[in-house]
Amino acid sequence: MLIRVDPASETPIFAQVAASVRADAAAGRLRAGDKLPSAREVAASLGVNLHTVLRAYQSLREEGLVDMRRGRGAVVTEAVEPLAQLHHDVATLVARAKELGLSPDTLAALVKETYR
Amino acid sequence: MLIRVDPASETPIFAQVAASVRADAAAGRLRAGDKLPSAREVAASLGVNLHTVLRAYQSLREEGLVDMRRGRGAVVTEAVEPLAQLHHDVATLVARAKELGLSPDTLAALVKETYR
DNA sequence: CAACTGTTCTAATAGTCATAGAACAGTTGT
DNA sequence: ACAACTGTTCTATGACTATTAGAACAGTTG
Repeated sequence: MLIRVDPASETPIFAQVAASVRADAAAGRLRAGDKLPSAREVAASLGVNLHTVLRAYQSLREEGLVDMRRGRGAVVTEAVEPLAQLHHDVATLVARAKELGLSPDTLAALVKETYR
Repeated sequence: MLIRVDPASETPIFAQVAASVRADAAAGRLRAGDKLPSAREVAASLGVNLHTVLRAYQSLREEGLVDMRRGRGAVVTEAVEPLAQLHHDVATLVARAKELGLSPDTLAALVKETYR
């Protein structure tokens, strides 16, 4: 389980951590029942604060993507399946957007706005 | 030309203004050559600060979506065409995400992460 | 019981968002 | 030439967010 973060990015670190997990789930690299590494582990390996990682984990919990309990850790739920179902569509869209020279932020913002 | 903003949203106002223009361009309601309303007009009608609208316009310029010059205003460029081309794909993806119960933010974050 | 897990609390610093007001400098139409 | 428009730049301020730090608490596991 590898969580990546780009310190140079404008996106907050906690959002990047959550996004990294989400993307792994969508790609099938994380499945229901899998355990996330402990927040302290992730914090140490990324060189960021424990609270920053916990905030990421908590936003994943609010989305229902993980179950969390003290002592146990964070476990992926079945709510990741919808993500996996969308993976192909998302990948296709991103590929086309890349060809057209759109930035990640532009495309993400467009998707978000279209949701209304 | 109608720009919408949700004051209750977590998304910064300037980002919402930019997103609104982007969505109009993607939907074909804005085409190359069209003029955006002046920043002062938009600020007044939304009840927000001039600087907030200008920040939105400047982010659109950084994306190449508009040309801006003092005295003239902001004019939509041909760079909106890629947006229009993606419109159908984006709408399809969003429709499926809705069926699966995904939130706008989750989907947008997933798209952004998949871009890497 | 020891070692792990997330949870909660206070605190400080740095940065962003939005506001406000003023002045500046091009462009347009009269 | 002039007035009225446009975006540009500057300083300043208050509210909020992100990140860090350290400590203590409370379940879970072997």
